[in-house]
Amino acid sequence: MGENLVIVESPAKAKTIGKFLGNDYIVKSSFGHIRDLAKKNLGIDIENGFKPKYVVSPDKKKIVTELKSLAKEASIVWLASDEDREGEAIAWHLFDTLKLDPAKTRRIVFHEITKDAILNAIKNPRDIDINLVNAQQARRVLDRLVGFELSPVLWRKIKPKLSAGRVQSAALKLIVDKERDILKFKSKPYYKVDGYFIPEGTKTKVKSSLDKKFNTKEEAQNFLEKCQNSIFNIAGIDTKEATKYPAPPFTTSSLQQEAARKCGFSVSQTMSIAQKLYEEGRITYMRTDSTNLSKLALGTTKEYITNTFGPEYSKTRQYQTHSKGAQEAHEAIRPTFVNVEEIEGNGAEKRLYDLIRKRTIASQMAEAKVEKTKITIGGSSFSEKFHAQAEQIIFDGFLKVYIESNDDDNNEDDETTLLPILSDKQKMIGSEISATEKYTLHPARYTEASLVKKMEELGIGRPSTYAPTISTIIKREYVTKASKMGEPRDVSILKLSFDNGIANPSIEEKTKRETVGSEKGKLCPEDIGMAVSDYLSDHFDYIVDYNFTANVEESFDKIAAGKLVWNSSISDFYTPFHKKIEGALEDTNHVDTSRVLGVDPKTGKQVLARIGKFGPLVQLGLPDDKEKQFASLPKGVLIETITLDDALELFKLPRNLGQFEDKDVIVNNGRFGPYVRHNNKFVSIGKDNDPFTIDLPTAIQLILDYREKEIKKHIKEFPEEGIEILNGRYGPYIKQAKKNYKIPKGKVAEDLTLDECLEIISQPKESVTKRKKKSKK
DNA sequence: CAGTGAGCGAGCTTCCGCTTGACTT
Repeated sequence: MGENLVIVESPAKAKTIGKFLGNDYIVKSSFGHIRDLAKKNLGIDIENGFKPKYVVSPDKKKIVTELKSLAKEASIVWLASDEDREGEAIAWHLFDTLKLDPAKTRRIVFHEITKDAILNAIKNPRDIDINLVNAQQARRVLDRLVGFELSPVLWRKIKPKLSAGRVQSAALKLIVDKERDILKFKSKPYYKVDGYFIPEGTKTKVKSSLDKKFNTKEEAQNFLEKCQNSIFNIAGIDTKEATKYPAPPFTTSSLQQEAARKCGFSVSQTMSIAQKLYEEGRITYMRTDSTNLSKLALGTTKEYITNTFGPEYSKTRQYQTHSKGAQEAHEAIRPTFVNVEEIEGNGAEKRLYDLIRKRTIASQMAEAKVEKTKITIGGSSFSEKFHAQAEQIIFDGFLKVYIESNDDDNNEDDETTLLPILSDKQKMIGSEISATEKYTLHPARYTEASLVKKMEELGIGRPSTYAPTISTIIKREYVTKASKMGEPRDVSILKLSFDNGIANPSIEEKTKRETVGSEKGKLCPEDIGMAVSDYLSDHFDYIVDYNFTANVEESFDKIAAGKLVWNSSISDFYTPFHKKIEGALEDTNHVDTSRVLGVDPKTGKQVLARIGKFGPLVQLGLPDDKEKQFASLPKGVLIETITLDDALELFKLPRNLGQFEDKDVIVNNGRFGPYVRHNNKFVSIGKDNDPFTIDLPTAIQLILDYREKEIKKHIKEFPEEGIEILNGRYGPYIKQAKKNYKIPKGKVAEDLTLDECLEIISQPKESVTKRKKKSKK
């Protein structure tokens, strides 16, 4: 048996390192942190210098006992967690929890998983850096204090089960602030002019756009009229050589962005695919903020490029990490074996691997050389200029492998065309000039990936938390991932055509219906998210401030350098913070989320929109009014954006459609969507019908369909015991007294006897409680 | 898988960062 015990954080890492180290070493993993603050009473003894109360996490008990017994037998225990704040703390927690003997314990670190790096680390052990550990304790305690004192304020002021925290509240604020910018934004029409010309002596049509945009149709018309009597010629040719550089290899954040743009993966999808690739030994670790590549990787990549494309395509580079607060404990994300072109696996895994591999290769390739040509076309009767651009690749370099994409999908002005060889002053023959009405677009909402990019820039959150943070704010219903329909607009197009270079005497005008400003899969705030963010901004502005993290990081750095005592630093923060919390709790009033929309002309009552117990609603009548009417807001409409007319429309429900079988047929909006009620039966009307327009015959048909389905639903029943066997969404099940029971595998629903049903019912419902417990953690 | 409403009880909810599983009701 091995005499040495090496403990790392990840099991996949343990496996690789185990191979390098051989039989004298047992390599085990701690699966990340093994202890955390107790959940009860904050887990912090505030009076006693913020002393943390640590408990072994329930899911880590097993691994801790295993490590304990292995450590007892080992002659040396090597703590090999990452070389950053969290990693140092993991080493210290292990040391403390496993009760290791200092004389037999070594702390080692390495940034890359190569044999050399690990052997070198073993030759150079050090002690646990307690200052760095204290910086982590400060980080942990601060986050707990902020989260567990701020959240209860929200429970009392807005709604139970809400949450606030240093990271999630800053992320939410980014989304809410963006929405406010959009609400403030006024879309303005303008006219963009495109000119198509044929250089004299050629047959190529050159597309160009005018350097001036017109605000009105008259101005655009005016310009086109000037073009009718104009001679066009080239007013300038500007040729420049430009260099394009490859992007650095992937970090977590940049991988999430590119995978979203190029493969359409969500942030969490990308991470779970990457996790799989990592476990299979295809790529290096996927949660990293570093763009660094190991010497080994640099060497093999260079060799690969030289052999595949030739030496002129190779250029070894090491990139600087620019992101705020980067800790660089790992390498960049790269393929473990760069010459493996394709891997086994499903389509998504193959695509992500390919992306990572090409990005890594490109990062080590020569820059591309391009020749950029800009031509300017002028007219004899106007001073504005048309511009066209072309780009010619002189040396492709890294472009052979990889082209980075960007977020601006509607940046038309940058488009380039192929240009024929031209000379200055050359005559250009008019072919078509058109002025198209466009609308200025509101700022773009965040996608998951662009939010991550912004968070990284601001230093908010870590590679391991980007995806979970987004899940949290979606789970709290602060934001949703939604697609926004654009607004339909009538767009005018003015067109001047030419016949053999001679302008038509008339300018043609057309109107086209277009949707302006539609967005897909964007993060949109909900009313509750806006209320929470506004409340926090009003009362705890410095916590949700984008610079809060950056500021506390500065303190953490000082603690790590031994220049600041961690608990006195926390105390400086806590004293004023806690005072504010107490102040906020003293005022027991709920946050007022209501907005008065106006007065209902029919009843003279006030109409307001607010957040109710079950979500946002509109209300006809003030709280004091005896008779009130409620309606919940439709999806995608905010309290801030709903109008009086929209609200009045909503109050038209419930509608009585008439009688069927001597009973009223009533249509209304329910918790689970619109429904028709008849004889105390509720029938969902589905997506194809609109509750505001549905008529009696359609409703009756829905009721009849429902009855037929009900009959099919009943497989068998034992009325004496009140037992029914029904056909449900997940197959047949047993129902008694409003409770449902699963039919065990291997039994046929139709053949069940009464005794068998009773037996199934008497058995404890294990699976349900088990599942609930698990999803809670 | 059930269900179509808007002031009661008691006790609970919640943070950020490390890591990887495990249910298909």
